Amino acid sequence: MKATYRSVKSDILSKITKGDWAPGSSIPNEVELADMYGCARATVNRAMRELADDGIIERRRKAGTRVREAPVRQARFDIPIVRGEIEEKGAEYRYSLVKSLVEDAPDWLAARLKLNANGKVLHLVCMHYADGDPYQHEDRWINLALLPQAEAANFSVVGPNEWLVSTIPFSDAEICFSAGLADKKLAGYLTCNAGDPVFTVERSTWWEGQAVTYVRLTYRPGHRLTTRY
Amino acid sequence: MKATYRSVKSDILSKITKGDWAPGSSIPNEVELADMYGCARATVNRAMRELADDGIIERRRKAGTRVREAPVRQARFDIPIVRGEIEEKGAEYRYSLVKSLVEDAPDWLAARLKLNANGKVLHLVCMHYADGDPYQHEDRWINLALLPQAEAANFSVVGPNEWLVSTIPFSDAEICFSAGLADKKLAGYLTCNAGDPVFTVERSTWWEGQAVTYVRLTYRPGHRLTTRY
DNA sequence: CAGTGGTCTAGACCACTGA
DNA sequence: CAGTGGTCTAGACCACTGT
Repeated sequence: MKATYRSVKSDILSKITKGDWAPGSSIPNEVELADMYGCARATVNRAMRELADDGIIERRRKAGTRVREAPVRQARFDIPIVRGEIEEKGAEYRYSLVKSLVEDAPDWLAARLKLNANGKVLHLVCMHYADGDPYQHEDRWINLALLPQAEAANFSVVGPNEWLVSTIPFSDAEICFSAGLADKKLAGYLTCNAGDPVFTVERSTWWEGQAVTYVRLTYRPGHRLTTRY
Repeated sequence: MKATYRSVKSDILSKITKGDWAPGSSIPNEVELADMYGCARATVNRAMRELADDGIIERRRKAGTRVREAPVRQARFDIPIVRGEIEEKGAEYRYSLVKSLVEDAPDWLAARLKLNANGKVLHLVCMHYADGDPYQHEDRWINLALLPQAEAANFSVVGPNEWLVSTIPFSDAEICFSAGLADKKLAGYLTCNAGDPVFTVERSTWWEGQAVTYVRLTYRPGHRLTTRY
């Protein structure tokens, strides 16, 4: 019966949930714990590091480790690619391009993306359907200064998200959730009523400091984003 | 010039973002990388493990490590305690208890929380204010079968969230975001108009398999939940 | 079966920071 | 200054899982 970092982690966690180690109180140091569990210090270290990442405990050199008073619990959401999100539900995915137009970046967009000058952007409007029903409306702007090849891409076949992922694999992003109202136009796309509450996701992405794209995704009424932690 | 796990991690990441290692392609194994960077295998392992946690790469025994095709990007949200959320903005926090009543658990609640029988629950309604303005409306049910002492607690002084955290430090939770409409009653509490779109957070929590509480938090119109990743 | 990642060890040195 | 966590090492064995 040797202690693994998992067993150490779960034992410490249960000591905390059971109240043996109360919030705010301090926990034995790594050497002592390694001794208690009969394992190497590195094993305890990994267990404790993960607990700290999870926001359960707080560690400081010299001061030691304490159980957090106000647990900073974090939830992790998978940021889904629409196609996968729909197909995972066992529904058939369909995509359609509604509009594609080169524009000057409006001021609000330049501000959002921290664009230097009001350059050209490609404005795309798309719809995503699940089993034929409207699922998500996509309103997207792509920075043509960074991605001039976007103008030549055929977005009626490949969705802009998938195109972007394969063009710029990884980037920094800011994501923002809010509640909005469907206006008449949106209600038309989503086949709902104007005035219906809609869940909106906005995402801005940058690559090496340069704006890539800003997108506003609006889900059909009733959409929920769920996770466990 | 020795390689730390951070330097290894960021070097690998940049090789991926720069396109040296394309999505879907496979990465040298740990021993080779350790050799390349002139460090121990454990160092490479930690770098790679974190990249895998971040959803950048995918690792399988024997098959090796590959760059993910469809990056499962994840966003982490801090699940805030209202008080902290408000005070962090430099605003003054005020709390008030609107209603406190022992009820039989309605069916929908029993279903949500997987309650065995329709037991007694404590139904609380509270308001949270920032600088005197309505910030969040809280509609909460606490399982009295698990927490009979809740009935005796004085929730006009301590908010139920803070009380719960100090009573049951850690628990499993399901959290759910959605968009809703303010009804007349809610509009009154939040001093907005009926029909305004409101951002809603629902959270159910369990402790060792038993239902603890279900809460529906409704933010004043315009609220946004933002994060970076 | 053999290659790859998963984990553990015992020891070491370092970096930070509270007393 | 001294205690605690942060990280690295060199080596070992194990657990999975493609081939």
